[in-house]
Amino acid sequence: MYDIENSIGFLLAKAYQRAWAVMKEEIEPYDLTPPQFALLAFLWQQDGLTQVELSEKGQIDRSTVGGLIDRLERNGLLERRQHPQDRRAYRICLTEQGKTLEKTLSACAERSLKRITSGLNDDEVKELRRMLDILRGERRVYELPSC
Amino acid sequence: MYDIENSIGFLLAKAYQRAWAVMKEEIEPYDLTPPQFALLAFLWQQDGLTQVELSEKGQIDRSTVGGLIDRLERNGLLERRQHPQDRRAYRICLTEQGKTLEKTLSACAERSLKRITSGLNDDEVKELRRMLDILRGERRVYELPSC
DNA sequence: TACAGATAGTAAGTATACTGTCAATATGAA
DNA sequence: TTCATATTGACAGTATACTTACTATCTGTA
Repeated sequence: MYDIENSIGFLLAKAYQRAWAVMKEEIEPYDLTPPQFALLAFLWQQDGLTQVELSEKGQIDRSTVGGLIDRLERNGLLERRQHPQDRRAYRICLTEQGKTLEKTLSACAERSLKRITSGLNDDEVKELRRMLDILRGERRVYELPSC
Repeated sequence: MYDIENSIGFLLAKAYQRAWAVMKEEIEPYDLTPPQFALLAFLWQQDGLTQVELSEKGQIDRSTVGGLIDRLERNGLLERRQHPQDRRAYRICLTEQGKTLEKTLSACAERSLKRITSGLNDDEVKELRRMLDILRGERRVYELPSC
């Protein structure tokens, strides 16, 4: 009999859903969802990326990124600007409001992490992070020093 | 600077997405998705549950379960039968085809697990399972011996 | 230069997953 | 028995996340 309750896939789905829900609750006041937060977080690291670059960095489908950006733009946190070299592409740039929220939202993420991992100690969280990164699998390397 | 790349939430999302994609690939020939497989797996354990019972066992929203059942019914793997005691409810019952597929699909799930966890040894997988179950958090107890 | 093929973004379609609302039906207390 | 309340499933709406197909544009090559 297949033990669905203890299968890695099922447990991953449920752990992910819980993490999503907890994070959602923390950032709810700002009218954001966890994937929208993640996209902002990539822009805090490097502003002005194109949609494809965001898609690759975040391992999110191109068309999904388009929708996320639509909603974040509607929310006034970022804007599509013309790309100076490529008329097909946009540069996705944070607005002042999008930049300002970094501190507040990072704090939400910290609280969220604490709530989700309250049943694990620091070493376990570290180990979990390591194992999830392995599960995540092969990522293309984007910023390879030209080889 | 918030490190989204190494946040548990982000890694959970990516590990989950990978597990989903790999499992999808394995069961693709049977026109199933991972959540549909999970629902079948609960029915292999106990046939004839109602939608609410499936929703609770699988920690899936009631309306999501409805859609999953729609698609599995359309696919001929289960059927809604009248509930003998409750005219509001259905008993969700596997068809012969739904029962027959248990062996084949369980094998797909095994292959999928091996592919996903190929970077981890058996002890690590066990530890991962334990930690994900903790992350998953408090579950209501459904089959409590009446207290 | 011209053109074949690649790339950026959009759009439509499908499948989760949630929220809220509703009608039909059950249930328990007065 | 009656009536307030709860439960079951459906439906509509929103947000991911993917696929395929399409347009516009760019790029490398002949």
